[in-house]
Amino acid sequence: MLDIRFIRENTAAVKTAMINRNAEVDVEALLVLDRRRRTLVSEVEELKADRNKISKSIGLMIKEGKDPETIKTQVRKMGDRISELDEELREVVAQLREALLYSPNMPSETTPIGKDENDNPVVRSWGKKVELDFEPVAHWDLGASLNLFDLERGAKIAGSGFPLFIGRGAKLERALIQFMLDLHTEEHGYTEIAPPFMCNDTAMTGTGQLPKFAEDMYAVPIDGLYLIPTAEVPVTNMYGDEILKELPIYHTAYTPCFRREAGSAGKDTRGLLRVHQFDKVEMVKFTTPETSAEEHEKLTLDAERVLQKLGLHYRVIELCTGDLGFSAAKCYDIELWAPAQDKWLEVSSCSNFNDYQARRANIRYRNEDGKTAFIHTINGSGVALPRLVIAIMENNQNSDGSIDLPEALWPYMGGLQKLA
RNA sequence: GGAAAGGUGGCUGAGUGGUUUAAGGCGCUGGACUGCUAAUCCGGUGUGGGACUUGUCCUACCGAGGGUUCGAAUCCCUCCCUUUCCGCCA
Repeated sequence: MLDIRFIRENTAAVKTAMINRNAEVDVEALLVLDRRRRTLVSEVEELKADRNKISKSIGLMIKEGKDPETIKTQVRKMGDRISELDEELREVVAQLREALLYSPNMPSETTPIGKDENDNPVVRSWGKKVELDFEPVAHWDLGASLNLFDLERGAKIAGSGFPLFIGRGAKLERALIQFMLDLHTEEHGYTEIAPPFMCNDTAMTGTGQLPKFAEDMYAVPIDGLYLIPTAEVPVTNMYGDEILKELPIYHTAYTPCFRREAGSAGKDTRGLLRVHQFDKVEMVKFTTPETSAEEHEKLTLDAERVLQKLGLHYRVIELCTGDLGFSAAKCYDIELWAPAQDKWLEVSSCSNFNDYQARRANIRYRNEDGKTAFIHTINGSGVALPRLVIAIMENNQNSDGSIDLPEALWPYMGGLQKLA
């Protein structure tokens, strides 16, 4: 959420930012609501001050044995007026808050300006494309022939997009999760969290999923809960309404993620390319405003380290203003090369939210002056599994249909070096 | 699922309708005293919002939301959460 005071004092910059984002935000309407709110507050608080004074004098009158009935009638009328104004104020405040909750974050000053994904610059890349002396086989065929997963049976019990892993395939999922968590906790300084996989409205609003993206999530309305689309939601909101004493905080968490993918029906439907349930290891940082930019760069490197250890060719792109996510101020995507798909697959999205989520979730710290201020939040996938599994399978395949496992995974696969 | 007791500042803990303007204690912090430390004494220590003369005033906040009243931390209603006991259960 943006600070209404910031909008008031930087109106032109906010308007420009929203245009660069292709976001339709009526900034003038926000300012009108803000002016109305402040007028009402002044009016109603003046009345309350008067009422408080008179009520106190009634207490004194009773003590002195005087009759307060005339004054009581008068104050009752004031009370009626106060109720009216209070209700109008509540309405205006609710409208303003709602409008702010639907307004995306300001892109950071370093975010490149651009229209859509075609304007995203490539920041760097690592490794190089594998050269296979045979036609690469798609992961869905490899998975079926090696019996690593059974997508038909997954669809039978839950629907398409709910993969079911078998045997060594299931173990590979578990091995990757364990490998990534160990790397982040033992070498990158993150503390592991095992959070709830469902969250309430407040948490979903805190990180920005609600109110705008409700239809992207699976809901359990009878309990007022949603299945989490990312560990970012529980791990960020665990500090909601708190004043944090020690910063920075680094957390990593494995969770399954649930996404309805409502807007992408019919796209990337084959195999594990785009699924409704997937495993992911997430990294989340809580920092001061001064260090967040640097911490964001470091977190992105932590995600890249996973891919380097697995020996996978990747590139890092930076999202331009037109492609930036709703809550993010700056974002790097990491993409893996998949030879049989003949394209890059996004496996990580590393974002700096500045104080946008912290203001929504009310997460603060005390700055050098001892004043409370909003912290900055940063998070990124470290990394998401299905497309990582695709890349491992398609890049490491042999002409006989077997797949070499990366050496870093051997200890986690009970010494197994090859899927054959 | 049933029963009971609770929810008050960073922590602890009083407060059953009107100098409560939330006592007292702990902690933190500034000062005084002091070879040093400790102890002691004095002062300051919540959050959001609004206004303007930027330093003050006003306003709201005692789990959340309603209600009664001139006036609610206090009385009433609904909900949430915590603890303990019972039941069920991986």
